[in-house]
Amino acid sequence: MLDADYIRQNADAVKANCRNRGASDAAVDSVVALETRRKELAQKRGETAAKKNQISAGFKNAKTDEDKQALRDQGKAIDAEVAAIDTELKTVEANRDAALVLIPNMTHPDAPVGGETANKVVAQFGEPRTFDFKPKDHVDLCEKLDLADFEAGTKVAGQKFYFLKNEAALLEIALVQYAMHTAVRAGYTPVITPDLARVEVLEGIGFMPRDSAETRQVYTVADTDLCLIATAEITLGGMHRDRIFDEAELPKRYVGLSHCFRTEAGAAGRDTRGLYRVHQFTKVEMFAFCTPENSEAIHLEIKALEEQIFSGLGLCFHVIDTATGDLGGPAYRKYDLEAWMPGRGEGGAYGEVTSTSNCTDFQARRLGIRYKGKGFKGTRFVHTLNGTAVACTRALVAILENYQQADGSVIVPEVLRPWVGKDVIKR
RNA sequence: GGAGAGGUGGCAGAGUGGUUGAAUGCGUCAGUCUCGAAAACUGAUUUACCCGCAAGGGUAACGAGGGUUCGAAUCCCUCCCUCUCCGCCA
Repeated sequence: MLDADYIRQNADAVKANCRNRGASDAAVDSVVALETRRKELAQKRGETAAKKNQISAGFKNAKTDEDKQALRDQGKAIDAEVAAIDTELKTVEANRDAALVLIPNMTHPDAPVGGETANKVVAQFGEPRTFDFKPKDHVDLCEKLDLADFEAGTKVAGQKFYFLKNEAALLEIALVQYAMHTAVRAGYTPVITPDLARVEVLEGIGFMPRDSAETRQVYTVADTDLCLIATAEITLGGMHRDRIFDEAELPKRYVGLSHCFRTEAGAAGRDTRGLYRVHQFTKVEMFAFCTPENSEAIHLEIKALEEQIFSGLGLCFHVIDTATGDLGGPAYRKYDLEAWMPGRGEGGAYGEVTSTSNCTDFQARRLGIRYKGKGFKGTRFVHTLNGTAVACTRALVAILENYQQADGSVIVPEVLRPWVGKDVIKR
């Protein structure tokens, strides 16, 4: 979330930003009003408590029972005042916070303004492969090569679940190994995170697990305050909740492996076939905590690593500088890698395979992640960044469709062969 | 899951109703000394919020939330977590 006092002082800029992002700016006025009121109440609360403390201190010098009783009465009288202030303060703070979470992060001045159509291609790697035969889509390939069982997935867990089989199962493990090792070589600390997290952690990262069941993007676990995570960004960011770093410890870079679970509410009918949009997948995620001065450089570093990983897989992809309307709440700037998928749409299309966001202090504020440094008093919020190293199912779609051969076989990308144990998948 | 113990500042560890936001030790930082370092000595060293340009002042926080009291780290209740032993398991 943004700082309430920042919103109070920059209401017009915040509203303009909301509009650019296609979000309602209605919450801005509420925050301004509630934050103003909160400050008044906080002041009154302090003054009243100080009076009360004076009365209590008087007990040391009170000699007679009458003196003591008088102090007792005065103290009791003030209690009512304090209670009234506290009640209103609680309500005001709760309402302010409820409004606050509706306001998205501010936006990098260079991010293209507009909706999805304003997304800007900023780099192209490789060229879409041309085929001298009609390429199959990955669902066909999976079926012919016995690489996935969607029916069994449906039988066991429902629609949009799947079993990976044979080389596809090995390919997933290979992708995890390859992505993990690449990030580790770049100085990222490898971790395996929980696949569940508390509601507060989800909210700190910017998810809304308390939304209605119809719009909620995450699965909640009945009778607990836990959710299945939609990305390791949640657990990696939550890992240092309420922590105060020393500036010298930063940046902290992690690469985490987890399963990801998404309800895909509202996505019914889109990409229903195959592995492209599923309820569960395995993902290797990069995450960094750093000082504000460093976040732009680390954002580019993560983007470069993603480019390295997908270039290494021999895939054709381009890089998108995501437009304001498509950023989501927490991102200040976001780059997506979209890989060429020959079986997508009519005659192939680019499909998102990774995404990296600079969330500035938007997540850190809610999660209480700060740092101390020599150049300033007190603490500052860190900046957090995240980026996909590899999302296995999407990568699998791109690999299968791009590496297919006229005879129906699929060549294994060279970097993955050590873990798959063969060069070609054929039956 | 059962039984017991416990949760205090960066760490260790006092404190069981009234200048205790918190002794003491360690650590860290600055200074003195030194050619330099070590040692020693001196000082500083939680966070959030409110008022203030600042200096400064005020309020809150001793796992979390509630209660008792004029006053709670200290008493009562609920919850959470950690440790030890037992059970169970991968």
